[in-house]
Amino acid sequence: MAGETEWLEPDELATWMSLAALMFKLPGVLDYQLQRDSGLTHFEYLVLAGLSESPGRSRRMSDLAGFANGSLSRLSHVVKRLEQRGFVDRRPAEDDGRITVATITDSGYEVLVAAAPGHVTTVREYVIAGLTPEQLAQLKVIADQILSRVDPGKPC
Amino acid sequence: MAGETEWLEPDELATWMSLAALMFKLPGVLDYQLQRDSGLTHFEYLVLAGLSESPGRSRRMSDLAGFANGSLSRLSHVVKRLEQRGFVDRRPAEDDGRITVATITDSGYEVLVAAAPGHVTTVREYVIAGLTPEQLAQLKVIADQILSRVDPGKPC
DNA sequence: CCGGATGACTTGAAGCGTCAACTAAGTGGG
DNA sequence: CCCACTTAGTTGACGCTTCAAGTCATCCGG
Repeated sequence: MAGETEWLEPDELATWMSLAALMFKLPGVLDYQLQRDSGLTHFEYLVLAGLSESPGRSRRMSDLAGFANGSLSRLSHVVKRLEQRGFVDRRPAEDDGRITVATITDSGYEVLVAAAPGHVTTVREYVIAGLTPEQLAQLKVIADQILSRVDPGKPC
Repeated sequence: MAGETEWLEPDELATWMSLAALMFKLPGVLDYQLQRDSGLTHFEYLVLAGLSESPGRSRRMSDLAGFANGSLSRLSHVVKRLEQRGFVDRRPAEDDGRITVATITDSGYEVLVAAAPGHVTTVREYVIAGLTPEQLAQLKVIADQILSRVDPGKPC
């Protein structure tokens, strides 16, 4: 961090403040709604959703972790809890014993299906509904551009 | 949640996925940099920054909590830790004993001043630098619009 | 075909955030 | 004045995430 620091211009700062506030508040309202109505965290929801849309309703752990934007360790803990609740099964892959394959159970699928409408409605209400189609397109481009710097590994 | 659910259109979904990924990743890289280089979390940084820019380098707790986008309870825990580290003082307000006023100490100020350049550089590198001035303006509008729905209490 | 390196997780401990309960200080109607 | 109510903040327990360490399987060079 040597050299001159380029401080943020007022408009840059304002944008950053707004984005930062958004980043702190949005997860909260999403988690709150899901937790209250379905007993799931947003991360758990993503995990179940990721499984449900995969072939065989199954997916290997690292893959799921990437999908849900979490660490492998975090996923491991979460999947263990989901397994204890009967929403997910876990077993080693046949061809490579290092790999663990998680599968959503019928009861997990039911929970997901019950949770989805409320979650989607919440996302629509808070995020989508307030934006014009043009802004929606702008937002995708912007988010992807920032993402590509934050996490160059995963192309969009 | 009765009635028909309006599912997300593909482009709506795509935007939401990008935004969601951003919301999960950005806090991580910010926290990581601050933690590594300065031993502060982003929330702690915001708390110190909020104090440093206030008159008398002081601010009451609820006010600070709003500024840093966190609950009062969270702030209370964090300020206790910062106090133990000698970065902040705490004492009841003279005119109203219910109110607690937090003040940043000299050593807290030093830590903040040392942390700021790295943090600002990180924000610039990940968020600002990848966007055109036009996108920057768009992003502020978009973030504020979403924010006003998420948290109607706090106007921007 | 053996042994070290790498890959894919899993685990346990430590720290942080949330929730609910609690304390203490002001306020206000009777 | 008082007692109930509200406001401001603190606290403790609990759950979740992270980090570092550990396990077990597979790969690969000799």
